[in-house]
Amino acid sequence: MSKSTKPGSGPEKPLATTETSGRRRSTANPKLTISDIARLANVSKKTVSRVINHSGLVREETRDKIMRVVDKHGYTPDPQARALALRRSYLIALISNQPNPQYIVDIQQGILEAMTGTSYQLVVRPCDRSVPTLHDDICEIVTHQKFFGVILTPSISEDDELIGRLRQIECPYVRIAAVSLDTPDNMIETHDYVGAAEAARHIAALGHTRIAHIHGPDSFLSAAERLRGFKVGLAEYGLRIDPRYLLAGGYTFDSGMECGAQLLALAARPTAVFAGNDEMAVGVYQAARRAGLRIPEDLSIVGFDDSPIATRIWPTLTTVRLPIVHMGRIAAQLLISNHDRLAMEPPGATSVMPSLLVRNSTAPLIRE
Amino acid sequence: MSKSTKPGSGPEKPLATTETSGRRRSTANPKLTISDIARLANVSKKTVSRVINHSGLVREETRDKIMRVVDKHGYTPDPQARALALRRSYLIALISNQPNPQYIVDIQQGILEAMTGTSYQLVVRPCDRSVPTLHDDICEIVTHQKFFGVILTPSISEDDELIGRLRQIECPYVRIAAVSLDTPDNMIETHDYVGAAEAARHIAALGHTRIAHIHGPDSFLSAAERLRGFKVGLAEYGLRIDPRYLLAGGYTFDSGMECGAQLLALAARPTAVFAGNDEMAVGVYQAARRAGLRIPEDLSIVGFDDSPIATRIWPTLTTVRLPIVHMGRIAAQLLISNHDRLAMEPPGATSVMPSLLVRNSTAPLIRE
DNA sequence: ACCGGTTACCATAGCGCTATCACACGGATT
DNA sequence: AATCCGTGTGATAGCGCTATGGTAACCGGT
Repeated sequence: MSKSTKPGSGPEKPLATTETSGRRRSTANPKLTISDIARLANVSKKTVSRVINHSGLVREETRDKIMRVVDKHGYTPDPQARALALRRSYLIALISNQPNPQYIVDIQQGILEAMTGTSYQLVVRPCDRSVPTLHDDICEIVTHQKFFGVILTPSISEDDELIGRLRQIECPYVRIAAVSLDTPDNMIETHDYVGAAEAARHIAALGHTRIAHIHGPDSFLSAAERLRGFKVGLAEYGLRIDPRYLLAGGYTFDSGMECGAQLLALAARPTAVFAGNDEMAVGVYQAARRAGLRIPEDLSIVGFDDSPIATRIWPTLTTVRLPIVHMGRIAAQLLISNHDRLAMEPPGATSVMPSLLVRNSTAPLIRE
Repeated sequence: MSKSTKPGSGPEKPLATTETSGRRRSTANPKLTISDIARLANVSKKTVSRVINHSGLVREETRDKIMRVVDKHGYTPDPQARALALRRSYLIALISNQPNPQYIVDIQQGILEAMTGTSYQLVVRPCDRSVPTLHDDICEIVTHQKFFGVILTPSISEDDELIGRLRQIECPYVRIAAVSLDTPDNMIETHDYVGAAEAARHIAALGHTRIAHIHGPDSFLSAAERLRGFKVGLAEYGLRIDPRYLLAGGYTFDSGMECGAQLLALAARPTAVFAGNDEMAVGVYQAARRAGLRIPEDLSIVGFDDSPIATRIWPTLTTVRLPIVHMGRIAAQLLISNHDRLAMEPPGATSVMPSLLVRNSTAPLIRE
């Protein structure tokens, strides 16, 4: 082990490192504390505390006097000291098992947008639902780090057992999911079925009748919701999915490719495919290419997510977009405003709507 | 101890919310503090502190006795209390202006892997270099949140002025960049030029001579490094880039498409293009399609990054991969071990090598 | 005058940890 | 012996904030 290099002098010379060798930050601009502000404003610390926490019970005159001192010195309370006293940190955790990198980046961006100007910080905690101790691990870290709250994305957001545990430890949370599973205060509802229905109408309106759907895995509620919406949309045109045209994928490129190949090998192959997400849709592109079919002339394809690839690939993919950045923003607003009503305006709505983006992968059915 | 929940009678009834309405976490498993451990082990708090911080100066016998109590109750020190006393939090910030979502997700994953089992938390801080107050903002948050350290990715990692400021406020940092710009302890070097040289050799070995390169923006050091490496690789085959074949892109799909179109419109069009990243490479795909050229028969293309799209698109893209997850992991190890030598093994190496992945977008030159 | 009831504020005790300093103790040096 | 170490340990004072409980000042109503 790397022993301390210079010979000891003071009492208590650490053998290893930490005890006294802790680097000390040079306090260039000597950070003011609440006591300094109190002294400068001729009031007690508690009164300053009341003012910066908007607790009321302070005369306007006193408040103004304190605020002037606070603003003058640009004072902001120390997050750690506050966390210690409140037994609650200003960290918001994003707990997520989303496989889509763009989703992650967008949701983080949205959360951060809502946080700008606050002293909240965003901590990321990806997770793996196959870990048996996951619930315990999450609860452990939430209580130990005293997270202010957590934001959950699909599919971990759909885990009611985990939610039960979070309630038990009184951890505020916001879940993002395709349907409402909770009180509005705890939910962002994405209404995936609306987007899927829109996709169905678009395909049906183009004249297709042999329409296939590759849905996602059961572990994602969105898979079932997109299927449901798709059926609803088709029904409006008096159509339904032939059971042979309904396949289960895994939200992955490979599964899309396999299901696509399977569909295109059918004697009466479908002329349009709605894939549960863009990854699978692009898999179908690949299957179509191998089968020598042109998109959209021979096969129309619709995806879901509006991943970056949707506009990179040719033909560009008709798909459904969710306002993910916005979802992140309102999730954070919900979390913060719900607990700390004076600190932030609550978001207007807790449900968002997907929208269909028609591009070049869909075309009217050509009667043969 | 916590006052029992008797009905509000105390003086000081809050007008608004916060003062007394703060939800109190039910201490299901009454968290032990260092004092409890000290009492149970019949030693002072300080001695317990010494043991859990590996500060030495404790007899082995005493240490074992304390560790037995600690393990028995699963005690872990409170992060906020420790942060307050140490004037340093256990938060590591990822400061990044990377446009590639996969990069972000991977680097986060790597950092988190290194952090598992520690009490460090990862805080994300995307940034925008066009914000004029960026340096001040970063310094402000680093000092105010007392970040343990920061990890910087390209291109913000290449900002020497920012680094100077970080040194000034004594904020530990690790930079990830294409070339060494700092001491090894502060750098992860990605040697982009090695990957680019490899790409050049691959293209040259296929017999191409009319070889183009679309490089990235000057604000990314990787752009210059990839160009440099590419030239070096070509030189080994006695080749060089015709100035007309050297274009400046912006690391975006659109810029790749435009530069691609420009190249393919030349009388003597290039037969191979090395794009500075995959996004631009896919843009060149688009340009080739519009020009009616087949890949790889008429045009070979090589990218850089190995983005998800590289394997989704057809033909799959020959590209250069960087071990981004691994980079994140060693960045975190470097940061933690450098400051806290007993807590983590330092990473073996602080430089990583890119590798060429030959796929289907490159083929031997067909003599016409 | 008195009086409970409110409002505005203060003094101070924590929150859970680390750092400072003191002290006791054995062994080596005067 | 007397003195000096260096080593192991404990009491205690912070770190910067919030919460508790109290005390003045002020209120209208007797």
